[in-house]
Amino acid sequence: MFSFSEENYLKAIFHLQQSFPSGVSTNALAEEMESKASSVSDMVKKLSEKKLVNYKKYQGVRLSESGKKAAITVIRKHRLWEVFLVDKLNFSWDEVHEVAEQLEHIKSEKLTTELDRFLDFPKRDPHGDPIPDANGNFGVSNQRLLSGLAVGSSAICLGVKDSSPEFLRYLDKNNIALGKEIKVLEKEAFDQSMLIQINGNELQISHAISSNLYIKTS
Amino acid sequence: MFSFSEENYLKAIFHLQQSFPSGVSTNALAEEMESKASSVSDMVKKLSEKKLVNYKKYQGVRLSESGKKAAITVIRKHRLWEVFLVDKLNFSWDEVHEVAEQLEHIKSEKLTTELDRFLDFPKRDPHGDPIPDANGNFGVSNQRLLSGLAVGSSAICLGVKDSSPEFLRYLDKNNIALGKEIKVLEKEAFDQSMLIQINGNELQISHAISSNLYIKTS
DNA sequence: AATAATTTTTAGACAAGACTAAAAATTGAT
DNA sequence: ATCAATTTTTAGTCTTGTCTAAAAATTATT
Repeated sequence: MFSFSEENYLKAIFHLQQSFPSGVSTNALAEEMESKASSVSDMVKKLSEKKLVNYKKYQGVRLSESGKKAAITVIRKHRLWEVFLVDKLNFSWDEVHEVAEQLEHIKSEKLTTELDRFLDFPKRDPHGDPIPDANGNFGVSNQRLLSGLAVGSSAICLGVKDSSPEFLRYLDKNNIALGKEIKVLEKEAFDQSMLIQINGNELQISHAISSNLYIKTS
Repeated sequence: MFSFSEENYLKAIFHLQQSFPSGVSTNALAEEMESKASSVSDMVKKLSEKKLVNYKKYQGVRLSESGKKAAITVIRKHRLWEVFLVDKLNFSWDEVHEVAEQLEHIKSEKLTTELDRFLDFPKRDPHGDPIPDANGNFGVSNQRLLSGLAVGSSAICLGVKDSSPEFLRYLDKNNIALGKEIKVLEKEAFDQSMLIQINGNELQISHAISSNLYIKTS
């Protein structure tokens, strides 16, 4: 079907399209892929020939319908494997990414289908990211960032935006986990930091933290 | 660590070494790998430079200690994944090979260790092949071929030698499964076929069948 | 032992994917 | 609108792993 490299490009374009819906630039893609603009240019040409992206020189790329479908399939597999690693194999949520990056490329529709069933059709991965179903539908997620929550309001922690191991370990250390209730007690106008209540304790968190946590108001 | 291709060569050499302990020929390897002698020659040179095999031109290859260790690691992963696919994901034993061929190359020691634990440290894969432990030990298996069993003797079916989908489906069709008891009722001197008792029924099997089934005398 | 047959290796090419350096196109600033 | 800065593409090279065709080495035959 597609090579590992092609799948990684499709995935990267899919993610960048959220921020740049009008088209993803070669440089942005190069940065995301940790490679060089020239390499990207080559690959984009190839993906374009395969009709996986729409591309005109100097104009940036966008996924075609088939490219989008392929990208979502990879993302689905990635997130299902993350659930498997955490739920069944005792991985912590900051360890799963590297392994899931490999597992996401295994080719077997039955494998994906059965894994989904085995995990009991999870809706979100360990970081709170939604898992698309077999048809590629993500299911609506009315999530907002904690940083946008008003003083006095409460919400449930849904997921993380940045899922770097450093951030995840910070959350672990402070006992912030998905599903927990958070109440905003104070907001500091100067630096946007906030005092929150969680686990019955008070905790001061910076804007960098609150703007990386997704919540839903219950 | 090693590339997919290198790992596949190491695995192939390991298997062929059972039959050719004095050294595996280039042609034999090419056939096993479904590639050409020239490709094999190139790769063997590379593996030799990496000290994974001992090799002198025109003399055949043998795995070095490190090569053997690497090969066994891949085989261990392959067989653990096969158990996972059959036991947890409803794969049948004739479907697992292709997917396990991919999964065996995933690099994560923790993944292998945890998978082993999750599966409760299985000793054999769905075809009855032994699964090496984390140290590379296979555990002694006193298995013999059914074809060598004397008339009147009984034994337990342990594994298959040839694990082609065709053979496995033949076994399924005739209700021959690992762990079942088989008694040899008659042997035909002319074509080596035998009449066996299994599941309370009698079944006539050819030498091709009986020489592909491992058994242990209980 | 010489020649024929076979096996193995080398030489040269190719495809995928990445890179550097340089050229071309686009964007921005005056 | 022109020149400078930036972005993007092209051209050429490299590595990995494969192949075909040809050369070299080994084994078998007479």
